[in-house]
Amino acid sequence: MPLRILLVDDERELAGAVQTVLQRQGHVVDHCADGLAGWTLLSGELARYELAIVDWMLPGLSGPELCRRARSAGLALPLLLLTARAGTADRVEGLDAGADDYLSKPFAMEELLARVRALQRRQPSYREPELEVGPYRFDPQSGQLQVSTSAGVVTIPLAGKEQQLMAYFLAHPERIIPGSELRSQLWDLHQDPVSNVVAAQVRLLRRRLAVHGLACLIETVPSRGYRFSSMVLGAS
Amino acid sequence: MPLRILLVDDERELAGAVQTVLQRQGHVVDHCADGLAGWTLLSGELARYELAIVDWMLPGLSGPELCRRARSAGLALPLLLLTARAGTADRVEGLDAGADDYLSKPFAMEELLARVRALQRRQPSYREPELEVGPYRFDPQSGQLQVSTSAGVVTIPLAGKEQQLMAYFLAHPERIIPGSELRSQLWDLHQDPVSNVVAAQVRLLRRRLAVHGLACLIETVPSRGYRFSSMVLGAS
DNA sequence: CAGCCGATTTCACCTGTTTTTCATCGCCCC
DNA sequence: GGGGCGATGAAAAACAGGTGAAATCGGCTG
Repeated sequence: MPLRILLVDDERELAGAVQTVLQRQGHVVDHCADGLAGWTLLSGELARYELAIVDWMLPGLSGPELCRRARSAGLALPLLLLTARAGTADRVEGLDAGADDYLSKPFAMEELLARVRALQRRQPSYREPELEVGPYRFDPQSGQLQVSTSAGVVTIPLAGKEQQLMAYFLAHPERIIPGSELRSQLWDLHQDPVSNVVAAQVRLLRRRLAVHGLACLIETVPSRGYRFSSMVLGAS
Repeated sequence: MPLRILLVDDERELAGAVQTVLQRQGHVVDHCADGLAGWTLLSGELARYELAIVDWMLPGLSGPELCRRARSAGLALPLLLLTARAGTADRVEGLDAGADDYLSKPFAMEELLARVRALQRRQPSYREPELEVGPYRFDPQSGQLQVSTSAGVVTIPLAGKEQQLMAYFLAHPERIIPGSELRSQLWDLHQDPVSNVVAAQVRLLRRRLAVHGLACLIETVPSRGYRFSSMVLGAS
């Protein structure tokens, strides 16, 4: 449900507002003001973006040009163009460049959100993720984790970041996930590089589960990362 | 995977942060604050740098000037310019001087890392190294060494420096590698010249392999260096 | 608008691991 | 036997990651 979004727009104020609104929806948003920088981020392996919102007019590399590059590089993510122009010709040019949708400024934030939702649903790659592993089932809708134990089903409500973290673990069961990957997928880039948010959040999630009588689903593999294993099932 | 990097920047604080972050990624980083000193290091044979990160404004020799010199000296390594300026004209000047990429301050550390990775991949000389020699296969991704023995495949997780060392040996099998070469490629210059880090680390690597039942892959050729030979295969 | 509350991040401290240093040892050669 | 090298084990230093408490943030309520 939450998306990893790249926002490329050089209008400070608007960009800030958009970023805030999207973050409030639970998305993780990186922002940059320059077309070339945007291209680097989009094509780099730093984060796998699931949506890009790109202004038409940009320093470095124009919006449509950025879309074209993305498409010719084989990136399949949804692209949403923002623009001050309203003409049909522009719209056509934008869509030709590979954009999936087109929003003319000024726009209501609600409309942006609606289009983001629409794009998310429309994408062929889109699938409501099946977040069910062994006895664990996470419903992103309600943000609740359900676990079947011998004593019945336990339902645990999770906080925002806990949800994202849990979802990520459930999407990659049994895999050793480096902390750096969690950080790049679940937190935005303007992070103090020496902070231990990831460790802290993992601890909170562990504690949350522990409080409800579940032990140690998430193990630490020293200097390698974390692993979510559905095998280990402790019940109180 | 790990790079030998030269960082030329006179802003103490920023440079320190950048160096730390890069080192944490496993790179070997030398830092100097002066353009001329940077040029000496880059053109000298003390170390073969695989990437240089250069500030625009420097005492001694400006960033673009340093790039120009490097290019006209035939150095092919990727050059990344850092600058406080954001204008397109500057960008053009930087790229004209021979830089491969351009990052305006302030930047997120993660973005720097992304660009470093991008440059690393983009270089024509870049090849995902095939670290497989005889029965030994090292995967830099997971940092694990896999060895096929008569008793099956043994998987050995290696610590940071052990990985770098192993990778170096696997990249130069059968060759006699002088200790001094290992030191200059795998350790930065601010080393106590009378330390025996190399010998110590070689010993740790040997021991790690021994613990897992493998004997003496790395032989010492007295007063010449070390040789990794895939021939010798001991199994417990 | 103040104060509260839960969520999140930061901080200082702690722990176990990795890396470096140090002192010493053994080997080969003269 | 002594000098040059590299090996060795122990100890020290540096480091990554875990932890609880405290600070911060943002929304919500009275």
